[in-house]
Amino acid sequence: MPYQPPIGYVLKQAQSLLRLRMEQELVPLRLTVSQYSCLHALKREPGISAAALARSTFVTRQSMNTMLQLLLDRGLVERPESVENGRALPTTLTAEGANVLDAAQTRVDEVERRMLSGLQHADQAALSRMLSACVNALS
Amino acid sequence: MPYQPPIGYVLKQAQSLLRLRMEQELVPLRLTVSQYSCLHALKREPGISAAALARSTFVTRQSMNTMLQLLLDRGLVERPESVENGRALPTTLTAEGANVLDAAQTRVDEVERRMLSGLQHADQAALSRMLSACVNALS
DNA sequence: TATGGCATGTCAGTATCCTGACATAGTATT
DNA sequence: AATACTATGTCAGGATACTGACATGCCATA
Repeated sequence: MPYQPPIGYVLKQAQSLLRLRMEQELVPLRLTVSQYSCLHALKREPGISAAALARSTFVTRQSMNTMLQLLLDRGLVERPESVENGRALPTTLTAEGANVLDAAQTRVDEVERRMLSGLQHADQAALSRMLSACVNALS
Repeated sequence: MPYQPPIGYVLKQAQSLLRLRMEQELVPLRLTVSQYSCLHALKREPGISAAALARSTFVTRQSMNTMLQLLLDRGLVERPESVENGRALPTTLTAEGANVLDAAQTRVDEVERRMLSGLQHADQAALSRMLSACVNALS
């Protein structure tokens, strides 16, 4: 009877390995996984605030603002210095940011494809559904 | 047709939330999740080296040695200063370390039980199997 | 024997992310 | 209108993990 690792451990293992592979693929683009996640969220929701961006990417808003500063310096994102209504500063991708994201997306998709290569299509849907159920149960 | 988040994102979401809940449960024991993982691995493999411990818990051996120093200071683990054969220093749990781990294990098990509460028993096995398949595909 | 390769432990420096705190702007409540 | 509440952005400080480098001890191979 072999040792049966708890699901939490396998979950951690899978996520760590996925992150590592993504990190390796993104090195040539000088992008960390967190930065990629940030650009990805910005494409989905242009003009989102930094705080909302932080929630999307599972970091604090302080960390997000530090990250955004780096991306600003590289010219991948844009942000007004002030806004007439409200406090939130809407952030958007620049043209170059969109280009870098596209290149990153290609590589990330390939990693994900490889990760799922051992699963049938129906299994992939089931995996997604079960993970979502886990998230809901802990929310 | 709703937006379909990639599995990598759901995976990250689940793992982040699980870690957060574990962290919250372990606060009263003054234990981080990494420290819990370390004690857990030590119970499974008494006398394991710090480098092997690091691999088990997905950190570098440098980080593990820092962590072990904290656990040593709290008297939760033991480690000889030298050994006659080889270079690896075998680390073991102290009695108090085993006690703290037991208390932590109870809380962690409860979190995992909650996470899986929405899944049938067969689904839990399937989830574990599919996550392992992902790990294998990326290894 | 001796030489190279590999694993372990450790030191130093850096990067990243976190917690705590505060000011500001909008919203809800009384 | 006045007050409390929430959300956002920002500053400061600290905790944690990482990369790079080096010495030491085992093992395989020439």
